[in-house]
Amino acid sequence: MQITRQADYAVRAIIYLSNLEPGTKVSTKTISETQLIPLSFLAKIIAQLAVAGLITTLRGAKGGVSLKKEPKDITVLEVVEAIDGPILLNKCVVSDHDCQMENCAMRKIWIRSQRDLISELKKTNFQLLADDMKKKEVKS
Amino acid sequence: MQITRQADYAVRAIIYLSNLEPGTKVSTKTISETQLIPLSFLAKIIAQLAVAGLITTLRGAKGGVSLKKEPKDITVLEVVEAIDGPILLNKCVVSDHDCQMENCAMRKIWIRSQRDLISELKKTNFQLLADDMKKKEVKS
DNA sequence: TCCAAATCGGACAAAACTGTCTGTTTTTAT
DNA sequence: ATAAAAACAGACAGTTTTGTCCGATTTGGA
Repeated sequence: MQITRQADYAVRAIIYLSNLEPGTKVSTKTISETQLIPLSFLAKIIAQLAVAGLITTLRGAKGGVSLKKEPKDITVLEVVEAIDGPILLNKCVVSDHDCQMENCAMRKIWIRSQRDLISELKKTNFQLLADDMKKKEVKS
Repeated sequence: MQITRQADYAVRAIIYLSNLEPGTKVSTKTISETQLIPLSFLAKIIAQLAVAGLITTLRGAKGGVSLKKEPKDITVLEVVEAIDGPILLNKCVVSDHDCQMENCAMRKIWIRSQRDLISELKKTNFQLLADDMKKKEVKS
């Protein structure tokens, strides 16, 4: 019952990029060092995020990664699902999964909880997160 | 991001017991056959539920398992946590875990979502589930 | 041209999850 | 007493997750 480590790393990487000036390009190494994420592991996650179309990568010296969309147009749900696949609290929630238990009351609970969780992650975009973090900096 | 298979099996086993006459004793084999759960795997789960104090087991012929508490006094949260340990959406939510990211806005989202999920599972007891399933039976 | 900085790509390994298998002990019924 | 039914206990194995490691490829700059 936990987001995978990969998804957590992915979210943190996108948060880092969202806090930079729009369009800024940084190396995976920089992200890995500032966010304390294993470099080799992060490299694979970055590759997946690129395939998902959330970031752009550039090879070679002076290469690096940058956001492909504006922070306000990227939701946490997108990032998590790009890495982990669809969020599923339980196997039986999958629509085409024929639950063996006839008329199981628990399935409704899983569905409701999952819907609420997904809704929360969907309405959280990275502009909101960045703004929240800036606000706090001013405070302190 | 999924309840473990073990926790799902545990919940289904308790649901099965909750739908029987109070105090009824059944064999693990019966549960495994009716709920389509691998017997050897279920046996281990049953042992854990017994250690957690949710069920009582009796060895030997005519032995089996029965609920130790009334269905209304067992919550889904209890059963899930007895098997999986505390529900955690992300590592960083653990109170004593020092999140490396200063002032991370995402942590609040995880905490809120986790609180909502736990709340939902805590307010769902097995009497509620059993009642719901009986209601539907009458309908059909 | 050649080096260094990057992203790619795949092989490898430890740990957790999901089971399977085999036997041991306990208890009841014949 | 013996057999059958059941919980108990532990070793084993396949898969996924979480990384590590190493090399190949691309690109810019001296």
